[in-house]
Amino acid sequence: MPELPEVETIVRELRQQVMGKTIARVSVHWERSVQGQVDEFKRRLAGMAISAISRRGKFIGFELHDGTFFTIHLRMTGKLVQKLDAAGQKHVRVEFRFQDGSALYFVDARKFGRLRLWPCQSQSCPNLGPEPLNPASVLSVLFGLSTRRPVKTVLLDQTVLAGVGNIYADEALYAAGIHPLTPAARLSAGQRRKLSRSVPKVLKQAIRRRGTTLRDYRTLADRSGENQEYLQVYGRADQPCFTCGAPIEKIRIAGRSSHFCPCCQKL
DNA sequence: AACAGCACCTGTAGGC
DNA sequence: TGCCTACAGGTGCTGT
Repeated sequence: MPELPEVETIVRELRQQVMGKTIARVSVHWERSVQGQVDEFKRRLAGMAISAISRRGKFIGFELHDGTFFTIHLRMTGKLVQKLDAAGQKHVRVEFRFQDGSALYFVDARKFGRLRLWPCQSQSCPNLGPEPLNPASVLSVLFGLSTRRPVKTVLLDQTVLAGVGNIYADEALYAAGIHPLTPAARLSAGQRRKLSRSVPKVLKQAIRRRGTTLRDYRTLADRSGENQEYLQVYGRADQPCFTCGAPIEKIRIAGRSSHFCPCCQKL
């Protein structure tokens, strides 16, 4: 479900809502949602105040007062909510109770999401590429690419850039006029420059609109995003391209649905 | 190295 | 209503 803009939106709300609160107790209702030892996870968090909340790629990071650091990755259907409705009730996997009586629930229908304790923040989330919000850093990554893998697959590779997912990969490629199957090594210098600008642009616009809600995604405040109103290609198979009117095509690349305009994004 | 395929899970939508 | 299939915003593993 959530890609970088959705996670960033959630992190901003978490900072307002749970920063500084002290975790009284953690209950784990689905053990596999926690990677590693569940008992240790619960023990290390209990009694600790949350001192910082961060984002790295699609990971949400929580730093506790004693330096303990843990992350939440929402994967496809993970959500953080402060109140449980009937649907939420059914899928609560982990429950944080705070000393002030409030709560934070990790709700996850498909059970793909993961919570994980790390030795410290600097040793967390290894193998992630740079953040894709700055054109200069994206440009240096793109100029370093010599693989023949399709550029769409490369954008989804979290070790290349951290946080780009299926929606924004398609949107950024459309904005740059690049066919998703183009081998990364064959991108021209001009294409690399265009893509280095479109990736951050598409992500930042989506952050401003609090993310894209297609089905499940809701912010912590249980609002939907607004970016779905502005998608150019994702989810628009067979509909006319807003630029040239040609029907948007949908193909499968590395197992993921991929949308593009056959006229504006030639191979 | 790179890729396909599948595993992990559940819910929903569409065809019949 | 029910049954079946396909599909879903992510990642990680295995085998070729």
